[in-house]
Amino acid sequence: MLAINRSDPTPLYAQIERAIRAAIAGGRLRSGDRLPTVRQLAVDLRVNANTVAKVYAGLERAGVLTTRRGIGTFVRDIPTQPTAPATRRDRERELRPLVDRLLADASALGISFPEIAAYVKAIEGRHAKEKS
Amino acid sequence: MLAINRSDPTPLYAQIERAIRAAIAGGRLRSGDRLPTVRQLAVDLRVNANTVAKVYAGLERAGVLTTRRGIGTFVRDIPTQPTAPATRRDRERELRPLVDRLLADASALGISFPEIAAYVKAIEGRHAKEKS
Amino acid sequence: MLAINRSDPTPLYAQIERAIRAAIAGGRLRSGDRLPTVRQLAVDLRVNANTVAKVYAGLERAGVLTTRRGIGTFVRDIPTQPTAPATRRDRERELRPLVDRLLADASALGISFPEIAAYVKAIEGRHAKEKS
Amino acid sequence: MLAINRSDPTPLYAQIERAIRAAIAGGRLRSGDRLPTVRQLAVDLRVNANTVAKVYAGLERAGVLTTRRGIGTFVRDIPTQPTAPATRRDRERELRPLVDRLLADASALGISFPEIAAYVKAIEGRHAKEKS
DNA sequence: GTGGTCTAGACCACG
DNA sequence: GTGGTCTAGACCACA
Repeated sequence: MLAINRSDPTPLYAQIERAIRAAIAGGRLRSGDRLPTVRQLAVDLRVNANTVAKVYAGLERAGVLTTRRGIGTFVRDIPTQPTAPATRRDRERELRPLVDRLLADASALGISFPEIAAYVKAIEGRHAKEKS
Repeated sequence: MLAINRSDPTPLYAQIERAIRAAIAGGRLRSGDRLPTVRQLAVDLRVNANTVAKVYAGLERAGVLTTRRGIGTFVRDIPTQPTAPATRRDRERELRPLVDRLLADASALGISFPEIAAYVKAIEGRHAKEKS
Repeated sequence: MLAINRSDPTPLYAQIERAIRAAIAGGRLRSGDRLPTVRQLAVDLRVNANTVAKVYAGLERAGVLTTRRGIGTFVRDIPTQPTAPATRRDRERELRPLVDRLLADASALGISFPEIAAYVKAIEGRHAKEKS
Repeated sequence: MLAINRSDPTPLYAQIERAIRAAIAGGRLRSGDRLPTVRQLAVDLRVNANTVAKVYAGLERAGVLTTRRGIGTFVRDIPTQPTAPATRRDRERELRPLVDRLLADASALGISFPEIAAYVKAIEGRHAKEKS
């Protein structure tokens, strides 16, 4: 389910953390859901257990997960809203590397920018309709 | 012009590389354009010159840039597009997970979709303008 | 085991890279073999560890080596042979200028042909022996 | 005639010097032959004239060339014998990188070691016959 | 203990 | 003044 990419120079622990946050944000993990054990996830991802444990500990400190000893690790009941940066400028600063990654990866696949823009607009259309 | 984010766990060199690739894909850097000198970009980004040099060297090996000794570093004439899927449908199938990842990561940061769409459109404006 | 020559104007990293490629081609390093650690080879060659790391990284990108994080660096299972000319004749045509260059350069250093032949035979002996 | 390779990390001046020495050793340049002017060779090789001048100066200092002002640069009448290192060990140290280069380059072309050894032996055979 | 990243700073090759 | 190489040494991620 969670996927990591060993040829991405981003540290494994950061990839795993980002994947868990994204799964929660995307609704694939919901409040109260139980996460795999540290050892199980380590086996699944072919990663050292210490690495997974570090991620869980970090996310617990951040208030995203909660550990009930002897039972398991769970998504927090009231998943704290991600603290979106206040100013537009700050949000753009966070957003930029994510978009850069999209553009760089798409370009590596030979997909041109206009095609990306068109695709995003198509989604936007759907988005607007759903709201109405 | 290029921007990096020091609180992003992605290595600096990878962020810079990605930013340059994205700038080319997004039309902000075009074939034949000269890049900032190694030392100048290092100053701009408040990064060590070796880090920039590593990025330029890597992008040259990847065929994205070309460096003329004693002169400078330039965007290559034909930014190679190795494995472009043939049909529009195929390309869209490749593109989809990349956009999904962007949306998931942005959402995990608390950034909403309309803001992303707006950002992409801003790039598109620049792209179209510079083409003229 | 590997040797470099500090009075050769060829950059150290290029000499080391060449020596590793030659050791693989000559059968002194075989698929799956572990290379010395970055730091160990650096000590052996009296070279900075960064220089060795640069070589290993370059050879990994070239598909010659593979590194397992936290474990070590290994000769790749299938040393890719990208553009092997099909016929023996064609290969000999490609080989000829390389050998000519060797003979010319050696001669410029005052080293005679029989000595080169003897050296190649010495390698051949090792090659055959290790195959068993 | 002289060829340099811009993707070889060996400095241009060293490549040019080696090429001239090899041409003399191989008999393509003989005692008293006139070399191209600095500017001509610079144009031919698409290299800065300073670089060629540096090479000529170095070879003159080494006693390989001699410059007659206003006339040109010539291969010295009695081309000093290259000072072959005295001991077998030292000669092997000089020889090794040259053979490494052959093995590495041949391997990059997909040519295996036994084929190289066979080719060298074939030359050796011819060599011996000529002597007899 | 393994490889990877980054820095500061020196020196070289080239134009 | 441009990029390239090398060093010394710190700190990080991973097993």
